[in-house]
Amino acid sequence: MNATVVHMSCQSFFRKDLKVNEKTASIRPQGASRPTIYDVAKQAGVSKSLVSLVLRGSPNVSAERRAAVDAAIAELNYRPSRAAAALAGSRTRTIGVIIDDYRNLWFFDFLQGMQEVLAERGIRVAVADRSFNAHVDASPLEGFLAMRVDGIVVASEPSPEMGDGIGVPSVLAGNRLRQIPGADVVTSDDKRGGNLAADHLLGLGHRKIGHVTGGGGSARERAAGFVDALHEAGVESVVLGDAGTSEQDGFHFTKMLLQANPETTAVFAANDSMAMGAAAAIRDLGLRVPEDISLLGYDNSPLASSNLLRLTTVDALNLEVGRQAGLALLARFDGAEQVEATCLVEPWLVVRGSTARVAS
Amino acid sequence: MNATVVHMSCQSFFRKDLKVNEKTASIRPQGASRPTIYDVAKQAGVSKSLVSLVLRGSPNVSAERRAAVDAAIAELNYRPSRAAAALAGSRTRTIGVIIDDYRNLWFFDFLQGMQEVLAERGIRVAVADRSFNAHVDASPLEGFLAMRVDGIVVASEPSPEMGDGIGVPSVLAGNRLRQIPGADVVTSDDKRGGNLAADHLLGLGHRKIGHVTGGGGSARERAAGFVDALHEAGVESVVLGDAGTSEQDGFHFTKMLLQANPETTAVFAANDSMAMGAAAAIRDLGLRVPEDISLLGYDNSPLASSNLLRLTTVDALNLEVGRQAGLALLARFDGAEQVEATCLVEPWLVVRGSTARVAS
DNA sequence: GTGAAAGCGCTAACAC
DNA sequence: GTGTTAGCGCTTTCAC
Repeated sequence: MNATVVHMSCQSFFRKDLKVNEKTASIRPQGASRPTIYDVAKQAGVSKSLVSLVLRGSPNVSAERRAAVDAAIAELNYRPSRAAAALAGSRTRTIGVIIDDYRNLWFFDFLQGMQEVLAERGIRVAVADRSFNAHVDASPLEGFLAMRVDGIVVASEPSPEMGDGIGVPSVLAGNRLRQIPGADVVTSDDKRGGNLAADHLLGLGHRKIGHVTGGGGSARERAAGFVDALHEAGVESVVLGDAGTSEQDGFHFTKMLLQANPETTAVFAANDSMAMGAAAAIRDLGLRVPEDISLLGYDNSPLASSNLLRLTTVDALNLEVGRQAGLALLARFDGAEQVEATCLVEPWLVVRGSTARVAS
Repeated sequence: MNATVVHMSCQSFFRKDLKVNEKTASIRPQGASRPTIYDVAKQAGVSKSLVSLVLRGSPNVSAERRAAVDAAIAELNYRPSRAAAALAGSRTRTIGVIIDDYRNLWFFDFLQGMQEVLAERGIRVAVADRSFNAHVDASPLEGFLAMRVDGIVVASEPSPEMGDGIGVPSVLAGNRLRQIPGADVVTSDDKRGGNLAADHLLGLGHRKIGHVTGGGGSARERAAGFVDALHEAGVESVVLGDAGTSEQDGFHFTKMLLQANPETTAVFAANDSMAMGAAAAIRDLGLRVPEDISLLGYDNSPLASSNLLRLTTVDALNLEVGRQAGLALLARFDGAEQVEATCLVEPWLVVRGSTARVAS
């Protein structure tokens, strides 16, 4: 056990001019190359195709032969080669999901939902964010297409290269500014979510209401739903924000909003991060949540359930959105007509401690 | 444009018993199959191997022929098949990274650093978390091995199946409770980070200090470094916590700690999430940060830089950890001796507004 | 049910 | 520099 501890600039340790040990200079060190389906067949005393059938879970295999094959697989520590399967077969049984940023945690529930649906079909999911493997792939879409994925889910704003459609079954997830020709759309009903937020605040008696938001497709819908519902109730609202939807943006615009409109009693933020920034702005102005200002977020992220915020928020039900995206893809695989369907998932209001009846 | 809008239970819309349009019932709709390297060669008027050389960026190709090939590639919209390349070649030029949870954002900088280093070698990175594709892969490790990755980075607690080592070059990232035979270790120096935290608080005059922590390898090191440094200065500390390191845990244990030790003037949390919980506990007890209690986190996550917390925190420099992990892997690829080297990256203290000189 | 044979689209080792 | 030739390890007809 040649353990060597190097402090900091291990740079020197891992340098390229290290002396090279020719004996171990192999990417696959363990000598003998991996067992193939042939080895398994020989070991089990059956033919190669029988092994293939067992691997794919075919019902047309007798129990004893299947057992023999399974035993051989275990004994040889055999692992089927994905590359060979992909090359020989017509499908990769893999679908690619393109997200905009790993740091946007909404995709987590979404993925969960997708896998739930894809699981029964034995379909694998691969994820790439906008900048991922940028040095080698040109774009995540390119990467997935080179991988020959069976389908693609775009869970980010479509890029220009998608303007003519993608060559494989695809669904666009989320409210976006642009569409993708030929792709189904699955999204949470952000407009409805905006309604829910407005109704909640109206029900608590608020009449001086502000909204901080950003430039994305969802933010736009949420704002529209919010403003419309307030308007319908005869309440005007102040809406502030530009492109960003970060905590910093929430902080900045809430501060502006409250300074310009001191009579405000409630603030709705386009997402929980912005709400966190809003909470900071409210505190910095010497006000309290919810006694002075009711605060409402969107996403039901871990932030919202934190003890520090206990944020009332709209849950977009991304788990369900993911499920529907998976189902849409499966429908395409099964040959559903290529209509560009839109599926809207109904959001849900989660009431916590950050909203309260307006002080009269 | 057959746009159809379906509200909620789109279930019915994407059902399996949909009428199937045989004509479009193909996973690869656009008729003609993808162009191959042969088509490109014919179009460019060169041989297949020349095309392969161009793709791999070989220098032994004349400029004009290269241009012809590039033109043909563009014209045919050719995309090399990854599967074929993997099957024919000796390497996949891909390394797999196993993380424990997408929600632990520390891996983001880490990945960034890895890609930076791997970029020049044209190596791709694939990520899987613990539960990813669980329905089809048995484990992320199995999945990566089936993919024939050239190397593996384990950025999570090693699983039992890794007990005998992994068959490919591998590095273990982060402070872990177990090791992996044959794998290099690259990690931030968490013990040193604990020292930094202690020194900072001591320098501000704190003598009644608490620490809330969890059960992982890093947490343990951080706690050890923290307690040791305090002890050396003749200061005893109260350490609380069990397995978890969530915001809830931070909240719970800070509350316990402060109730049992009301004279406490500073709290160090094992990570920023716990610090957020700690902030909530402190507030709920009617105390203020930093006037009554100085609060210190770890990770320098987006949480720490939020306006709500403005948290003094230790930055583990995960970007650098990622770089070193990449370098370690590259060294193995280049045949460096198979010693189990350990690389420690020095952390950094980021001072913000949550710590202050102790009130005398 | 089972086995034989023909590729899938590349890479790499040669010969030219 | 360039073309030819073997496979890589599977899936998938197709006979048996």
